[in-house]
Amino acid sequence: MPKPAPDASPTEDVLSHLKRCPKCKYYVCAPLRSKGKANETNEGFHYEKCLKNRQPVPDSCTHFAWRRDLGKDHRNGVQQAVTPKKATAQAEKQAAPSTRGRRNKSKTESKQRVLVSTIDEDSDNDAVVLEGTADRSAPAHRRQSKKQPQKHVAVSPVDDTSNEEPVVTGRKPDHAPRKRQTYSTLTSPAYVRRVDAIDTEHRMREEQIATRARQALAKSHVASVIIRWWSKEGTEPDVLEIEVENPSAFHPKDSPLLVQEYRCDKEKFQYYDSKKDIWFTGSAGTATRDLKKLGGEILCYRSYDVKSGEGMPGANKRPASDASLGPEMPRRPLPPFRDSPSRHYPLTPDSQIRRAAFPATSPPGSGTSASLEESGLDDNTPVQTHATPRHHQDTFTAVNRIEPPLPALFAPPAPPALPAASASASRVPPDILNVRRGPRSAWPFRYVCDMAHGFDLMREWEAIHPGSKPKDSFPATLQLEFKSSTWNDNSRAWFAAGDIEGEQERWIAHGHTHDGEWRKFMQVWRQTK
DNA sequence: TCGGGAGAGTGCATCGCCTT
DNA sequence: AAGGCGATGCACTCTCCCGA
Repeated sequence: MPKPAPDASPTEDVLSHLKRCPKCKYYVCAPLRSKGKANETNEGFHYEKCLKNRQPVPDSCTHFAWRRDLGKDHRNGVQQAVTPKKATAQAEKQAAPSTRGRRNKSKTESKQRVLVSTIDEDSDNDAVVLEGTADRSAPAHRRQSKKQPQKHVAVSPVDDTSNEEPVVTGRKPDHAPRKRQTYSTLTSPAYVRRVDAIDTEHRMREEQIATRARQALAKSHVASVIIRWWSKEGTEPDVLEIEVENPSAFHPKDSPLLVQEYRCDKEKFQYYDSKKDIWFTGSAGTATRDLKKLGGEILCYRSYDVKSGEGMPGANKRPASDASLGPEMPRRPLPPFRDSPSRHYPLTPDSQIRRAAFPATSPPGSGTSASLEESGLDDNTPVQTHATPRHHQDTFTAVNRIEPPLPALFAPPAPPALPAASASASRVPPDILNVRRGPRSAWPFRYVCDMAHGFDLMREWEAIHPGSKPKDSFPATLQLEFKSSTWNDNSRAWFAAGDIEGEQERWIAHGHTHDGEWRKFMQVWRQTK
């Protein structure tokens, strides 16, 4: 058995029991039995293909070789391997002959039933399959299993030189005809964990590729934008035409010309939102704007100390001073944990959202969150006072919040490896462990902003632990005991608020103030039982 | 061999008691 | 009175047994 290369990936590691490909030094599949479709004289003989044979991918390996050394397959001559399932059943019968079936059998056992290699002689398809474990207890898998084929880790050898059997890797339904399984191997829990890890690694790699592709696509759209900038009081604006590489996430500090002329990377400025007829104050740290949503309008900017000028829109408005924001609206530093889009947790159909007495705030204009110059709203209307990372992020990475994302879509960019649960606990930022607790218990926390922090930590944790549930991520991230009913009450309220764009951010913006207490949030958003 | 029935596991929602 | 939390019920899925 060839040993994997020193730099072998986990995928190669798990394939290390296979023979090396003489052509590309990767691995060849387990011997497949020819049904003699292309040449009847080959029926019963075995052949092998390189696992990198993924035609029509250009760099795939075309290695194909007959395994004459294995001789012709006389059906009864091939070792009839005991399948893992059968072996498990036999072991159970031996261990507990009085029990019938799997009455008290744990699901962990069924997880260990991993079909390593299957040759399907009853259908037209031969398949070499490394079937990852399917945790049938997980609802996501349950729902998925009937709608789409189970995702497989490996390897669909297709050979264009022989035109032998086509290959499929789809999972057979439970009641499909029994397959004769050969080359099968009883698998250990360590093997199962390895296959799980490979599956996760594969999925994350695919997601990274997709993310890079989306980013490259977004960056490839260079747009020409006209900007009017009032740099001196009472004068005409400078009119500039600049090239914007990523119109989905435009910020003046990204333009060298604007930086040179107006120092917008260091100094505050203001920009005009034509829809709201409001001048927003911006800086290098404020959010980008999606020029696509602005419909190609001429952008109006002004230096921070300029309040009027020729042709300036909304010139009758007076800017609000920072002092007017007051202590109730702290500009606290932005926590880094909410970089990823929020997960949407749909409620059950009969769940009725108890709406707030006041209307929910509209999302900040064009992805901005700078301070308002003048809201023009009544006193009951909350004011968006600080930027959230959700709005800071490049818009090409934003996701429609109504669309339920896949659990692993928001994994960190390049996780070095799958961290163990204990290791994850050590990753918990200490600040979440030291937040003000609620008046009656450790969780929920006292303030909405801390609760939001916790929810996002859990989401991050679940992203790198696919298939995990709140009962797993809750103690892992918050280091608190998970109480299902408490979690249910509070999380439902939080996610119900998430259905209203900007509502969560509005509560978070209250910070550690009286208005930002979770108790008050729950009074508004507690879901009816 | 196939399909229905039943047991078991899991998650979610709700009720109601207990604590603060 | 408000809120936390245990107990319970329900829905769903999977697996196995057993009879046709």
